[in-house]
This record gives sequence, structure tokens and C-alpha cells, in this order.
Amino acid sequence: MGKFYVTTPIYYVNDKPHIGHAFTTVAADILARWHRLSGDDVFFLTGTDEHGEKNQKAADAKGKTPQEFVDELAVVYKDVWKKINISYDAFQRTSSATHEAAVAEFVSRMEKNGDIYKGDYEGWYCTPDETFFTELQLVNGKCPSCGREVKKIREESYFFKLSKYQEKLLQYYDKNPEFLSPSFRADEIKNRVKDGLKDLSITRTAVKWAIPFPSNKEHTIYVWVDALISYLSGIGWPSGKSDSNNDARAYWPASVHLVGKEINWFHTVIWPAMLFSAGIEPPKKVFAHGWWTVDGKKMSKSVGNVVDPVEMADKYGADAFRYFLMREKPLGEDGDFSEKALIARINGELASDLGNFISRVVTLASRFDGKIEGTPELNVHLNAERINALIDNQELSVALEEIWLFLKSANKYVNDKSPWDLSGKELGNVLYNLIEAARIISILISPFMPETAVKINSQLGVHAGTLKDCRFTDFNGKITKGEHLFNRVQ
RNA sequence: AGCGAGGUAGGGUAGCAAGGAGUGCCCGCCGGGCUCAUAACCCGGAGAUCGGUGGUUCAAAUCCACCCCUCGCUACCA
Repeated sequence: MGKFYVTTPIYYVNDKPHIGHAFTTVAADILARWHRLSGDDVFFLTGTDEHGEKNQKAADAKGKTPQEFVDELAVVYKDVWKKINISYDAFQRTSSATHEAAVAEFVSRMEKNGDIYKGDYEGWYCTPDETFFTELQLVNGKCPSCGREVKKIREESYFFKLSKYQEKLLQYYDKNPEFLSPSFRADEIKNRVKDGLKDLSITRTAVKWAIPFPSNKEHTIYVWVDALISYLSGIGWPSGKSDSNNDARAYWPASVHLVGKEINWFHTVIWPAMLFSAGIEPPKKVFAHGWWTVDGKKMSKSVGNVVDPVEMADKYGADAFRYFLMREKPLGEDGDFSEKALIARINGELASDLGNFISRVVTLASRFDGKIEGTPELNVHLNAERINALIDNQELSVALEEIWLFLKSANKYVNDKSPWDLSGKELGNVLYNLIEAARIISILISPFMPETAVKINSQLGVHAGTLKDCRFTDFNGKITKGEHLFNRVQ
């Protein structure tokens, strides 16, 4: 029984959550729930990244203070997570007082370590887009997003000596091969680090809605540096006080940061280097997940194909949506979302395989007036260790596949045994195997589909079990036929 | 351009590091079985020059070389 600390990125609150946010957060939720089932001491952190010029401008436009503005947006996130049953332990906001204190302390430690110096930041600025670009990003010397002229801007900035940590990072990667996950991302990062690291500009003078730089209040701290430190401030670092009233400092180093592949660089290079500088151990693993396309196209506001998790949960149920996200593609890979594919999985796997199985088993058992007992026979098809190992390795879609193999073997067992032709002890034995299989399946799917697990348990008349209960034992429940778990979508 | 990932029946995937008959899974299609169940469940079948060319080998989806195609990343006012 170990400690398990999992994080989602803290999301930039410029818009409401879409399927991408939901995907990361559901995956983290399942890892957290699974580790709770296995008896681990779990802490699950999510939150919102609330500083930056964009929020400042958006707030101005609405005649609100930035704080009022982000207060409203943070609630939107919390509501969505509630809707899809996210069981986070703390929700960290970068505009909170405890976070700001943590950032100031962290940056001061970096400075004491001699890793911060004053210099000039130089970049190409596109005035209409209000965005900075690097030399490399420019397309034919023009703005890469709108194609218009850009101008060179130079301003005073404090820099972090990222370059100093090149060797130390490479050593850390080699000693901790799991840190760069999935493995196919490792070479990508290593090669780029080997090519050399440039020092990082970590303060700004133009952004006011941000955390002040402690030793020069004319400057504010670059939002990414600010945001990364939330993984520490969210568990109460350094004071023991946190916004969740929970001193959880002992959970560090994090077991796994779940991040999108677009922000892998920040988490696997900049963040561990910052931690080295502040004298803190890096996280054990950063897992970069893939992206969703929608109906084969890139998801974007202008195309109008952004998938709203709340709409999906309303239409198909939170469990079905969660199941689809985890089953359709491996966490690390890209994949495609479509309602057609979602409906296919609901009808084929949730209604037909799972729902129908529970239905037929509960009906058979509820008509039986003998004692449901016997000898385990179906247990040979259950591979709980493998499922556990797969989830430990973030292979959630394969884990579901493995659970479904067990489910399918149970469905086959019904046909092979033809319990409708049996009676007495013989029937009691078949029902025993089926009911126990149903009870174990309910435990195994509970992290993925918590609402469904509750429904199955209530039909079987048993309490929610843990991973220890995933074995064939005596059945002591009371069967009550209930509603269908999932209805077919026409 | 550099770096990385990928191209396997109609669609989607696993297999590739440690070569051994195209082996597996899901959907779809065709045929059969069953009647407990949500027209569901179970069984069988058809369908693939494993992106292309060349090489290594007794043997290549798997190793090597070259080529074609698809996709991602390329960092700093997110």
C-alpha cells in the first residue's frame, strides 16, 4: 500500500472544458479510483490556471476585475467535473493566496541558488494578434497565424538558467526511464535536450494579472512557471496550508502528471529543471496523452465541432461517455471521436455485452428459490493481476479489453450451461458462478463507470467491493431485478 | 528542414525490441444454434500481394537499405 499522487494539468480558464480536458481528467480520475480500490493512499489534484493577459483583457471587456472573471470560470470547471463524476481531492487555483505564496517561495529558492539573472528578452510581436513569436516560428518572416508583418521587440526580463541543467536532465531520464511516458515520446524529448537548451525568460513587464516577481516588483512571473508550481502548492507546499485545508506535502514526488502532448516539453524539461534548481525531487512520471479529432477533423471553434462533455453526459450518460473515452484509443495515441462510434460502443459493449449479461443473470437468479452456492469454474477466465498491471502502466483501453474478455466468457458460460434446462444444486452452481462473475465485474468497472457499478451492486444486493474482493468467494447478496443498465440507442 | 510516430481483410487495431505457416481482437458482412436476456447471447464462414522496391536468412509483417504516403513536435507574454 503506497502513496499515489496523480495530477491533471491545471487548465487555462479562457473557455469552458471540451472533450480534451474531459479526457485527461477522466483518465486521472480512473487512476485515482483504481488506486483507492487497491488500498493505496491517494491524492488527486486538478485545478485552473488563471493568470495572463488574455484573462485580463477578457475581464476588462466585460467590465469586471480579473479576479471576478476567473472566479466565475473556475466554477464552470468544477460543475463539469461534478457532472462526469470526477473524484478530485483538491482543486487548485493559481489566483489563490496559498498558491501565490508558494510561487514566491519557489522562485526565491531558484534565485538563491544563483539560477536567475537579468537580461533582455527579444521576440517578434504581431500587433493585431497580440502574440509573441520566436524567430523559428515565423513563416517567411511573417506571423505564422495571420501572415501579417511582425516587429522585433526587446524588453528587460529575468532568465532562468535552464541551460545549466541539460546534463542533469539527461542523466535523470536515463536513470528513470518511466519518467518520459509513453516510451515513444522519450527519444523526442531526449534528442531535443541534447541539441541544447536555451535559458528561459521567466518574467514579464507588460502582464499585470500575474504573480509579482519577488525581488523586482516591476516584473511579474511568466504564467507557465506560475502554473507548474501548482502541483506543489496544491498539496500544501511549502507551509502545510493549502486551499483544500489539507496538508498533503507527504505525497510529493507526484506518481504521475497526466498532460497533453502539446505541453510535454514544459513538464519533462522545464519543470524538472525548476525543481532541481529549488532543491526538490522531480515527479516520478510524466505521461503525455494524445489528442482527439472529431469526425476525422481537427477540433476547432471555427469548424464548430468542439465536443461538449456536459452535452454528451446529458445525452448518453456520464458513464457511457467516460467508458468511450477510455476504450476508444490508447491514452498516449491520437484518436477520433464521433457520436456514431460512441453509439456503436454503447449498443455493442455496454447494452449488449454488459447490460444484457446482468439482465439475464439477475432474471435467472431471481427465479431460483434454492441457495446460490457452488464451486468456482469461471474464475479461470479472470486475470485480475494483468488488469492491475495494465492500469498501473496507464494502458486503460487494454485493461477494459481484458475485463470484457472475462465478461464474454461469462456470457458464453450461460449458453454452454443452458441454466434454463437445469434445476436444484446444478442450477445453484451455475448461478453461483454467474453472480460472482457479475459482482467481480462490477468492482473492476467501478473506476471507469462508478454509477453503473452502484446499479449492479444494488441488483445483486451487495456492498461495493475493493480489489481484494475480486475473487470467487461465498455469495451473500439478495437479488432484486432492476432497470436495464444501458438502453440501446436507435 | 530537423526530430519523432505510423502505413496489417470493408473500417479500426494487436503482433514487430528477442525472425519460424498471415496468428489475434472489435465493428461490419454471410450462414447456423439457443430461447434466460435489452431482436440480445453463443458457434461457424468469407474477406489481406502485412505501403513499395531491393537485400540478409533455410525462413521476413518482424532485421537492413532506399523510396512513397499520413500525422505530430520544433520551447518562452498559455
